[in-house]
Amino acid sequence: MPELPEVETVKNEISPYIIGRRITGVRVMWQKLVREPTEEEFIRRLAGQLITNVERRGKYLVISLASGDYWIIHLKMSGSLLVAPGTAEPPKYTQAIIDLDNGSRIFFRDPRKFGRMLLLKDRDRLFRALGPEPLLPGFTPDVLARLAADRDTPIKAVLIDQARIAGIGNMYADEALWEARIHPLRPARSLTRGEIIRLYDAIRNVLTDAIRHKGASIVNYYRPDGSPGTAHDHFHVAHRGGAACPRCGTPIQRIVVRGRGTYFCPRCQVLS
DNA sequence: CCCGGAACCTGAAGGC
DNA sequence: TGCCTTCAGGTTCCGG
Repeated sequence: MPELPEVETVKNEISPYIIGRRITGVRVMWQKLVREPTEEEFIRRLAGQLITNVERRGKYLVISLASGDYWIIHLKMSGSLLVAPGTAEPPKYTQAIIDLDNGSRIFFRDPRKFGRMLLLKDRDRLFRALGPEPLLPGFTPDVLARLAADRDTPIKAVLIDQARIAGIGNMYADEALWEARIHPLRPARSLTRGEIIRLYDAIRNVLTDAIRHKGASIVNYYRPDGSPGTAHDHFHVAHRGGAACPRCGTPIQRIVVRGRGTYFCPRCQVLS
């Protein structure tokens, strides 16, 4: 499930293959893939364009084109971008094919068909709707404290709300809360200053470690060369229901928070 | 503004 | 073996 570390890895690893390349062909196999403009206009404005830069904002991949347009890609939960020689067959579940001027191709593969693409003149509109980047200096313990203040909602719901912090999803919220020893259902406003600081450090540690391990391949996440990441091998609680807590040996519990599977250690992360 | 739940998708896993 | 049900989750939309 692509979250910040997975999208960051895709950005880092796809950049050398596509920056400086010209797009020579665009094919879309799923009519809901393009959210705006129309699919017809998307193809017309993308074809022939020179790719000048690749960025990440939250879970969005942002590809700059020489025309000034921004090609925005969200992988949602099952999307991946694969770069292959032009002779390669499209993998199963390919929803779009982008041909490049050196004969290589980008396959957008997405079994669940949740992923979306957009073409925007202005990326600030998208960027403004997202909270701060948790790995940039603008994210501080005070910022996190303000996000948690005066809210009765579970702290986990605050962490995965993209309008408050950009890039954290279900897996890394669970990992950060475990590291900080905070129960996912704790009302946000009830966190002490010490807990806020622990959680702040945990968020940055968890995301940085996962980037170092090239993302987590729990289901359907692949790097641009088709290889999996290894961050999931280092998970402490996420998707490990019933396994022993690495800190105390207590079986990891699974509950549902906001409709999302939530894993935590009932001994290390107490609710009271 | 705040909050929470349904919808979108379909492969995988579990039940009988 | 095979049919059926349930689950997974990021974002958007909608109702309270």
